[in-house]
Amino acid sequence: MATIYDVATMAGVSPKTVSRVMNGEATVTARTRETVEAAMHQLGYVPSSAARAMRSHRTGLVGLVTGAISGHPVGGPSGLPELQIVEGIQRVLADAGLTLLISDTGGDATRVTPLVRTLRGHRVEGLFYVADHHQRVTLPEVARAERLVLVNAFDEAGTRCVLPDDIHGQQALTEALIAHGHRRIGFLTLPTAIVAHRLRLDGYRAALAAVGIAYDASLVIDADRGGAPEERAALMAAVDALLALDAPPTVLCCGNDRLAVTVYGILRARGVAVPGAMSVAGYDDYRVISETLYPPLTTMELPYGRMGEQAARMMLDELRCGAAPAPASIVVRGEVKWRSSVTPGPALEIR
Amino acid sequence: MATIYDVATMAGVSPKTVSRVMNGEATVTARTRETVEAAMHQLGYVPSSAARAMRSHRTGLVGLVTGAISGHPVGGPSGLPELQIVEGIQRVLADAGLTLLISDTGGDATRVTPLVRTLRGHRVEGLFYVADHHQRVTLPEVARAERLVLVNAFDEAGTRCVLPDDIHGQQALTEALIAHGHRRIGFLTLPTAIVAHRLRLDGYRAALAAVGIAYDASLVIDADRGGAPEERAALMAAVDALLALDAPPTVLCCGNDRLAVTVYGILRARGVAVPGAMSVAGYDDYRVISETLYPPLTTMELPYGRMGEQAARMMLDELRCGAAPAPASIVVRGEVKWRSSVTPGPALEIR
DNA sequence: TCGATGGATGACATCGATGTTATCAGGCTA
DNA sequence: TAGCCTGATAACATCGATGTCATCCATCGA
Repeated sequence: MATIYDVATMAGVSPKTVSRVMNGEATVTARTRETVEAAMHQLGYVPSSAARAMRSHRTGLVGLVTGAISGHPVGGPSGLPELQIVEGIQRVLADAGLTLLISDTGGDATRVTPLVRTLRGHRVEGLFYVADHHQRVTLPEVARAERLVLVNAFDEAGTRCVLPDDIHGQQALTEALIAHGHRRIGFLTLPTAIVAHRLRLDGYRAALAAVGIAYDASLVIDADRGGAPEERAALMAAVDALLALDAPPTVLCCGNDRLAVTVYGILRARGVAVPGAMSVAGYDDYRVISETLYPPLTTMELPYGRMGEQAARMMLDELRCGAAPAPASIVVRGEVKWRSSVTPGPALEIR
Repeated sequence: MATIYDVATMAGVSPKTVSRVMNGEATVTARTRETVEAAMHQLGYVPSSAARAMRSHRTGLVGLVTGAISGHPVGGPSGLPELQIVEGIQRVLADAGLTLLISDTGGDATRVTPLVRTLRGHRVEGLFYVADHHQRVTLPEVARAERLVLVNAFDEAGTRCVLPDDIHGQQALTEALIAHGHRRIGFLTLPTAIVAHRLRLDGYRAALAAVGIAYDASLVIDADRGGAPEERAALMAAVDALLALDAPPTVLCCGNDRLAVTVYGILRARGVAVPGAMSVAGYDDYRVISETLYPPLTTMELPYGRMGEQAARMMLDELRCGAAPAPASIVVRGEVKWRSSVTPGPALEIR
């Protein structure tokens, strides 16, 4: 790989002059500039960012660590929608001229420390930790030494973070269902151990309370066992239980879009038309699912792309201002994605 | 950030001795070693890989570029299963002590050149290009200067590459269906412009020919319009056409798992039970779909994880041997994933 | 007792880009 | 024409880690 000295020799100038050309300094003759640029082009010269970093102490690198830390597997094949967070981050950083160094723990929490050490070795100017679902994490000591932004995760230390607004999400979705005439709203929740479980349940209850509908615990079932065969059995039992109620629900809210896929199949195997006899709603707006299902799925967007962008902007602010900023957390709201898996409920039909 | 000089000062030795401790050189007293290690620990010292790279000319970085180059959008939300390629690569490289610098073009081919320049600036020791589907690409000049491995892509120049074995895949899947008694096998293909279209069709025909079943063009329809609303219409028309045949198929092979999701819905909306009245098979083994559908989907695995691993090993071989190796391409085979969306066909039922 | 041997450590140069300071040529004024 | 200024360029030091060579001291054999 050619160096600045090679370029200087070929152009018949000093290395410093080549440097001046690269950095667009004014005091270079047009003639000299052309000669140098020709040499650079001919040699295919690209300046070494390692050498630059040594002098300037700026690497233009930002680290990102993903994967389970808590060892809290939410279940099987995630399909990696959280990658949209990474894309959002990368989009914003690239515009700012920064390069992202991505490390994946592969679900092994013990790998976090060595990965962060490697990133520090490359002198990253900041560090993101991206979780695959909304969760509490405890990062190892090494990570604390960095400008750190958590995405989809938070910690006890109050590290700056970007989170989805789970309460608002479920509330807005439930309100939309109510607005379409549904009164009996089944809720197949996420596992109770998940942070989002409680938040979403709060949102669900808030939406009911706002219009004076009493909360009915028999409509709410935790049936997500993470895609395993036993999950299917639990889910089938849950759906059957809801169908067997004296006053069965007119719509099923699923904790995520993946659940909705299976629910479509189970309902139809029971002879229940979707959405004719039972409406279905999801959560996540995991588009491969929500747009592909037939009929397309009404769902709540989990705004991963925008969360990533927000996190990147937070990081850029930190890098620019220099001083360590105050702890802060941002919650990002998604939109209800209304599609044809929900038909008007009985309250509207009666009118 | 602490430097080797800070450590040396604190430990009361020369920087060179600190270096010796780090690199595990023998000629250091146990006492000295302990003193130095204590200082390193206390200062939270991590050696600068930039400084190391300057002397050694080895950065331990490998670049990876993903995203569309050909500008050949296969359609809408991909769900990014090709990320498993990246994971496979990272897994192998991490074991070899290399770090992956990932750049995403975001689907904009013009961004490839600046991204590659950035990667070269970081003096990556090799470069991967990962495509989101099996395709031919033409990489810009800059990329040629690198040790390059294409994954899920190939070019005219005969650059080393790793590809899925599409012929074998469709053939093996079709043979499995035949072995289960199916004779009339509907085939909803990928778009004809896709490389895999022709290969898979060859595999399908080969499987039929091997057992003497005549190829019936009315069973083969290209209906994938990439998830757009008009696609659903095209797909419904295709399914209806197949159902209306004098001798309708007993199983539908879908060009990918996403198509199968919609096909499940369409069939059931037509009152056709899956798999009771019509079996369905997919392609990709996109597990979020194939394991989540009810019933779970029989499909052909697209071995992205292993393709990534193979590509990484190919790269490691290149890096180790030093000299530029001969062009080569590797095809990787997947396995038939047999699940309950396919029931025995009429030929077996008759027995 | 002295030189030889070798083990432990340090001094110095080096990698490539760049900040700082020096140099040099040309043009202007007095 | 001497003196000075200015614009263009070069020389040199520097960032942090490490290869090369030098140095120092302890120990051993003659």
